Amino acid sequence: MESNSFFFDPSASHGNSMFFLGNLNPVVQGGGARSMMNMEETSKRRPFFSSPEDLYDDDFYDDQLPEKKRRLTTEQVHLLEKSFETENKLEPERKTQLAKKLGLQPRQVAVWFQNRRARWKTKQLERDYDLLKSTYDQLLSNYDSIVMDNDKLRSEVTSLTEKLQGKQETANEPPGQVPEPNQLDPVYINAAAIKTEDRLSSGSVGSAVLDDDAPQLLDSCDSYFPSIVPIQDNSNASDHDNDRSCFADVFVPTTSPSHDHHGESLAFWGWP
DNA sequence: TTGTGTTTTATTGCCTCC
DNA sequence: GGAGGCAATAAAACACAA
Repeated sequence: MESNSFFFDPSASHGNSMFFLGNLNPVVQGGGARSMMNMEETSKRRPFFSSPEDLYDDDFYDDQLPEKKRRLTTEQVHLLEKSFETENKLEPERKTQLAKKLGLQPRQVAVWFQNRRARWKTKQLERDYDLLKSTYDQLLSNYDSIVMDNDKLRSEVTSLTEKLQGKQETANEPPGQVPEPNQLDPVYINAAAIKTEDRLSSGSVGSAVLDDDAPQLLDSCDSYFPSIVPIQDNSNASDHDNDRSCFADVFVPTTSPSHDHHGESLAFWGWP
C-alpha cells in the first residue's frame, strides 16, 4: 500500500503507539515543539511513526522519504468521512474501532475528527454568511422600490392637491355664490379618496396639507417600516446582536433549523 | 523549477463537564 | 482532577501559476 503501508499494520512491532503518544521522539512533534528546533535538529528529523530500530536500518532510509508528515490514504479518508456523516462526535468505543479498522492510532482518529469539525464549521459559517447576504440584498432592493413608489405617490398627491385648490379658487370667484360641494363631482371624489388614503398611509407629507388631524410621523426608519424593526424580543441575544441596524431583526429565521448530526453549528448561532 | 497559496495532519493551551 | 472539545498555530504536503 504505497509508501505508507505501515499505517495499516497495527500488529507491526514498531511500537508506534508508545513512540508517538509518549513523545519519546521530539523531532517528530509538530506545532510549538517544532518551532523550537534549530536547523541541525531539523535536518535530522525522521518520518512519523518510525521506531528506534528503523533509524538504524539502511533499508528504512531507502524506503521512506525523510521529513514525511504522511497523509491518510483515500480509503482511510473515505471511511472517516462516512463515519463523520453518521455522527460528528466520536465516542471512545467508536474511536477505538475506527482506529483498529484503519490501522491508525486512536489519537489520530480523534485529531482527524477534531480538524474535520473545524473545517465543517468554517464551511457552515460561509454558507450562513451567503444566506444572510442574499437576504439582505433582497431586502435592500425591496426597500429601494418601496421608496420609489412612495416618492411617486407623494408627487401625485401634491399635483392633485394643487389641482383641487385651483378648482376651488375658480368656483369662489363670483361673489355670493358658494356652491355646496356636489358629491358626484369627480374633484370632490378625488379629494375624499386622497384624504382616506392619506390616513391609511402614515407619515405622508401630503397629509399635512389635506388633513392636519392625521398623525404626523417623522420621516425615519421606524415610521416607514414599523413591522420590520421590532419583530421580536432579542433580550437573550448575545452582546454583539445589540448594535443592530433597521434590518437586523429581519434575519431571524422564521423556522428553527432541524437538528441534524452537525448540531454544533446550530448551537453556534444560538438556535435552540 | 520555483515561489506562493491552500489543505491536511498534528500539537499546545485553555475551558468545560462529570 | 482527568477526559474531551475547541481555537490557535506550526509545519508538511500538495496545487498551480509564472
